[in-house]
Amino acid sequence: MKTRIRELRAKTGITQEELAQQVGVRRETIVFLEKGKYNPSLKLAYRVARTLGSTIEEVFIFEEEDLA
Amino acid sequence: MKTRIRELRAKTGITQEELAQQVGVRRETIVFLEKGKYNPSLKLAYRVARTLGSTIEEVFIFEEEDLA
DNA sequence: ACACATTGTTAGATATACCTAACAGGTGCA
DNA sequence: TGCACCTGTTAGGTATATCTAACAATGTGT
Repeated sequence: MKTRIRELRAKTGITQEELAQQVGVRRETIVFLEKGKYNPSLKLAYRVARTLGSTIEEVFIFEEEDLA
Repeated sequence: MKTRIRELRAKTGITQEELAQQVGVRRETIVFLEKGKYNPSLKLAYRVARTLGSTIEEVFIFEEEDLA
């Protein structure tokens, strides 16, 4: 799964650390999310999206394989 | 977290078992989701939403506390 | 009342999201 | 050069989503 986290972070000018704090997770978690290295819980995805001023389906980009 | 799974299932006339099969999880998982008893992974939420012909943010209803 | 489909619940096992701590590489600025 | 700040990575631990299997409860039609 790809994400627009980095892009949206840049747009709002916040760091991984700041995003992590606002969302309530560790910075490493943001790093992993940003790189698509794991599949977050729905609530976490929601908090990230809202903190970035966006929606889940705009921040997280699903692929064919995610439906199978 | 509340969901509209049961409502949408009724609308499309499919059972928990059928939804589970289409989504690729066990029926118990659907039961728990439907009752808001746990916080699914983002990909699972996506598959459930698509299978019900809807979107994540329409199927899963977030509350204040989900932002904290 | 009886069958049958659907839904609900429980308990134990497994996978993995997420935490914690620590360190390394890059970039900009004094 | 040297110091901050930001980012990336790694390893071990904890919590919990999901699986499996089995059974109970409820509903629905005959």
